[in-house]
Amino acid sequence: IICMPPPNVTARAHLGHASTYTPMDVLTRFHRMLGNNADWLPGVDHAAIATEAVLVRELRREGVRREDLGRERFVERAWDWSRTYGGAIEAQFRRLGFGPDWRRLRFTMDDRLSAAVRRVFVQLYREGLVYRGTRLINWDPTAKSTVSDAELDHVERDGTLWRIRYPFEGGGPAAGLEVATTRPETMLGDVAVAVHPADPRYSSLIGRRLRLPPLMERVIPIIADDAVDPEFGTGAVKVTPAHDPVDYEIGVRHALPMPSVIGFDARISDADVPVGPYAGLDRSEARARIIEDLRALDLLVAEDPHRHSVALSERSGDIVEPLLSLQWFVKAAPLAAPALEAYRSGRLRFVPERNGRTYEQWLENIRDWNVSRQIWWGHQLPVWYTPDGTEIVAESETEAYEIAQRTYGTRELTRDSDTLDTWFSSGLWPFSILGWPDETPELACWYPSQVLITAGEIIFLWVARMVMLGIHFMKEIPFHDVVITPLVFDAAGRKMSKSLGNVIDPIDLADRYGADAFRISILRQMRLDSQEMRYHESRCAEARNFNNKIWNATRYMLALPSGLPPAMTLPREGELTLADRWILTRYRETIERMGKLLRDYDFGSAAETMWRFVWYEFCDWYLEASKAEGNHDSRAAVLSYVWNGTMRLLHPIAPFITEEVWLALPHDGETIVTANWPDPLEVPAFASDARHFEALQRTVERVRNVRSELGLHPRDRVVVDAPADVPDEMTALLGLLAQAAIERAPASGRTVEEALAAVGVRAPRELLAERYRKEAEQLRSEIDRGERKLGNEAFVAKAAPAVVAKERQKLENYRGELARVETALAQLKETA
RNA sequence: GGGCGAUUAGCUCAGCUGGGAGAGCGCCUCCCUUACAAGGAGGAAGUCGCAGGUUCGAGCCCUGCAUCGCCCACCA
Repeated sequence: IICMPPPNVTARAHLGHASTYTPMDVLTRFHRMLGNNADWLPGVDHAAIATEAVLVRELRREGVRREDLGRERFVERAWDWSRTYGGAIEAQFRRLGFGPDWRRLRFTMDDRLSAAVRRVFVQLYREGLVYRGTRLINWDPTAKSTVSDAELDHVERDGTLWRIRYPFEGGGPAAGLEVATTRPETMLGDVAVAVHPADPRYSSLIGRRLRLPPLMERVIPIIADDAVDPEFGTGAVKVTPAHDPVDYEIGVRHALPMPSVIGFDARISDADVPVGPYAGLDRSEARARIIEDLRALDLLVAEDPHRHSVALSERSGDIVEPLLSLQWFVKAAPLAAPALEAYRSGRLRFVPERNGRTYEQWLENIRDWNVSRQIWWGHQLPVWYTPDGTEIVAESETEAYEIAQRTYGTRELTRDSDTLDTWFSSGLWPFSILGWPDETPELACWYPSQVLITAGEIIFLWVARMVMLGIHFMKEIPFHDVVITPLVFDAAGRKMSKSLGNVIDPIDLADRYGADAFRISILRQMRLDSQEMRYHESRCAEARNFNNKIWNATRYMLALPSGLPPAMTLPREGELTLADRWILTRYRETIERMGKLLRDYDFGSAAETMWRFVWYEFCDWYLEASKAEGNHDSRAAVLSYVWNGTMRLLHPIAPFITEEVWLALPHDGETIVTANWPDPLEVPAFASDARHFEALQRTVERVRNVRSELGLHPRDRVVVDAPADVPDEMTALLGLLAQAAIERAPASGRTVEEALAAVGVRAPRELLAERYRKEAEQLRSEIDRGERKLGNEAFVAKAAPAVVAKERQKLENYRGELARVETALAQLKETA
């Protein structure tokens, strides 16, 4: 069971989807063919912020604001939009051959999934794991909503570090404490200046008071706190608890007041403290004005360029404003502990392993999760307030009214207008899609799933939260293996982005090269341990050629005069040719290897394995060998047997062409989708015959090499002297594959390999002499290397005996070969 | 600032627990041979980032450095 990470309803298929979803499809198809009850459960995410942004943009074009429309109509419109465009990604996934269980498609906003969301929220609230409180949150002024820590991008920017003098209370402007800041506009909300307790420069000043510029209306203390780095700036830091995370912590530690001076509109606000003429100014205008005024007051000491990191909202790209706000939070630590334990105990496993450490680190330092969002599209908080502001958390309005009536004696309730963070509902995905909280059969059978495949960037946003909530509500981790796929970059190694114009559209590639070609291309470029992948479109064309090769090979087989017999019966062992035995052996090895690779999630190697087997072994060697004399009787059966199975091995990777070919071959069943995965134990293997065939391949290559040096036309035969102890079966293959005319020579070897090595090619004396000289030279250098190595007493004494023996064997072989080459060379001279 | 990863042929990448440097693409030569020119055959091409160390032996292990990348982080 694999739960599909729900793509955003706003999304269009991109390479990132392809690199994570193709492996899921491969695994599901593989396990289905193995006879497992494999299912891939699809779904779509309502993508609150993204969808809302799309709608707001649409409305703006119509000259309407969200507020003009009203919540109800806006949400209706979001539903319409989701229904109209939400299917697009499904159609695209189908186009790419993804075969999840489409009948089970779920949407995070479905009634049942929404009910699950309410149940979880209410239960967590009643357990004290959801609470409402005023905390420092990340405010996105563009989206006009909070965003979670995990949804921030920290970007290095060039800014300015201003040094400002805060005068001592009662003193003149010249005497004071200098602080350094990159955000002077927040100083209106300063409540203290902090120094490090052990900083000798300032220890005598602790407890003294400063007049707060530029208004000079408030007086603030100098305090000591460990969070201050004496090395940075002046070693004195202004403390603005309402607008900075560190300052907030300091404020909490010292019980300082926390006045807000920047509002939700990112403008200076006088709600809590006087802000003088700056009230209503935008944050950047306010900054400029305050700098100007400080300069006029002679309190601006220095202005230095400073590179620092700025927090941007992932969604809007706007600079996030830390603000104090009354919001809803999930208490994370109690949920994180069992999620950590699951990883440390090995029940939850990451592939590649290093991603586990990322997960671990985040959970160790987890902070409470702000889950309330000030947008309309999403799951509205199941929270109501009585007229005096008492909160009532209930699964339904009816229940809320009951509680209100019973407990507070009122029927007057207002519902909280906030919605939940999108990741709250996706955090329930592995069980909410199975019908939870109802005790459905699906839930009983399919939870937990086995593997989650996703991108590394959402380990925190999604993976960790699914584990936390899964353990909490289901008492069990939601999946055992987490496979993190590489990030896809363009061929030059750049991130794909619309602004760079380097985005590759998988649908476009599928249209031009075929969906199978696209799938193969992306799988082949995946590396198990790699965190990135550079996508080359040329791989698509190569894969298209690969498919074409399959197609043509199939045509050859279907056109055999004998026709193809049923796939499941092989000739008796005695009737198998050398080539048959070799390809069967290789086929069996390939089945074994594919099983292992797919179980290990090594999709790149799996694709590569099939590529090599199909093209470089089956087509290049076996098909060609099958045309040789003496190979005709058994070939149709072996071709039918091996090719049928090869299509099944390839099916998870390339579902379309394998179905088409498989149906054209003798087959058993209606569709390859439900055909059996080949069983390696049923395939006969012939290790020593396979080695002999491989020795023959080397001989063929050697003859071809000479042919090429002779500049022979492909149709011209080259004469070859084959020792009498080279079997007829082999000389027939040699004749065909190397386009050679065979002459028999006296027997010369003890083994087939040696006999093959003694196969001589007739060619002009100079050319042969040159070849022999080169070969001899090569052999002598190898012999020299071996002799030196074995002459090294330390090596013989200390190296593993097997290594030494192997070295001796090699040396002996080289000496034998050299002797043969030298003899041949001498004979050449004699006949001259 | 911390953590992680990468650096091998022009390009993209393999090289399993240390024991004779590999593949594909590209390039060069020949070939429209009766499955396939979206193809076949052959070939050239690498001081394995740099410097030390461990070892009989290092692309692989250790240390340092350089370059590139990813993630995390509260240097105002």
